[in-house]
Amino acid sequence: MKILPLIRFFEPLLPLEKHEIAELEQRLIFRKIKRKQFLLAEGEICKHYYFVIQGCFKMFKADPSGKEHNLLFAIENQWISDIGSFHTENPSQLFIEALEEGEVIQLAKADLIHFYTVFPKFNRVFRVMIEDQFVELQNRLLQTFSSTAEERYEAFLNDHPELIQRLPNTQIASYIGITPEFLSRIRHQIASK
Amino acid sequence: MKILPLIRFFEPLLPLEKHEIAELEQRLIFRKIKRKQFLLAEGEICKHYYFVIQGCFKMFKADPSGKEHNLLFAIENQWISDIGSFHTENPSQLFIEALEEGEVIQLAKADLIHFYTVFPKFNRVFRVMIEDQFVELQNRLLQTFSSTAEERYEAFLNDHPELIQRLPNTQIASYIGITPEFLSRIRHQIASK
DNA sequence: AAAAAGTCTTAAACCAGTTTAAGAAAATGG
DNA sequence: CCATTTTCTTAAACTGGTTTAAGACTTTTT
Repeated sequence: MKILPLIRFFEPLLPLEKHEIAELEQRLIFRKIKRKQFLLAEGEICKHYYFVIQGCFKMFKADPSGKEHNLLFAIENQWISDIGSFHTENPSQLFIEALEEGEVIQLAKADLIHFYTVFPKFNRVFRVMIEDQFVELQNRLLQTFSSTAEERYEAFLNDHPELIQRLPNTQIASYIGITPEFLSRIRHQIASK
Repeated sequence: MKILPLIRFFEPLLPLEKHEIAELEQRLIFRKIKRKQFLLAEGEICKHYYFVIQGCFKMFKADPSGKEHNLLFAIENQWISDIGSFHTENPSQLFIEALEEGEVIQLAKADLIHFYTVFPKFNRVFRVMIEDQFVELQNRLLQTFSSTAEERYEAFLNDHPELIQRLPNTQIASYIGITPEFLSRIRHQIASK
């Protein structure tokens, strides 16, 4: 019953009955993912939501000069997807890549729509997920306008303590919008206080 | 029948029948708004979506030092609201202020939920609105990470031609995340090419 | 176990954007 | 229509963050 973590994720918002769980189990797909494997690449239409059973993933954009800019990390019991591409069915500008070996549950759009109609409560769960990510994005944009890199780094440490042992600093630097060299300087400054 | 612009807005996604229009008309509230009047202030819970009939509005955050950072503009036939605060019912960190004299239609949360249940198609319209704004926010964040101020200014001119005659440059500078002085220098540089 | 790839740090030179200040022009309010 | 507020610009000094380069260390791959 590998679906258990997902049932537990839904539980607080949406307790599921046995036949609903059976239906979920039937339609979802499990995938083992290797380090550096991509779940989505630029130019593709994002056709799935991914729920992380095990592992750590990043979603990023590669700019014309090849630099990567991280938008989102996802670890166990979190969802990751290019929501824009998924819903509009336009080609994505983003990549989703595994930073560690892991396992995900894949939910295709047709199945999500099926669940929307059969279990209307699903609508709410996914709307709340979009709203939460929306608020997070908005706060990050405001933060990049109004805070220094040091403040953004300390906010990251505060907001994502579970990620700091797990991610290399290069990935954190890319997430807060600075170079790894400058992050190194910031860490030195903080340490010598 | 002052509600006409709103009917026209819904038309392509959601053609409404007479009794539905009558119901809308009954529940919506019209408000005349003066220049510099606030529709939302920091600390308040955002209780409405606003549809602009006439005028120009900005949503911004005031940082601790008092500087303003613009997140969104809305003109005729566009919606404006702090989506995060509206849905979570947490106090907003944002202000919504009129840049010109104007008029809006106010839609309260209770009425939105009423419309969701009575006309289920409303769900989709508002979900698409959130998704569109989500994508726009994501692109802006990526742009601030990967582009220069000059590129961001030129993207703004390109993406919002209807706003450039209407907004003072100070407001545009705040939207793209730079000082008015630096925008002035950029404009000089562009002109002398 | 060796080779290869990725990570972290330091430091100097550099640059994009800010700050401060100040004056002229334009728009708004009473 | 006069007074006030807002807007726009220029310019010099400054600063937060980048770039380039290089060396030591760690992790991953074979």
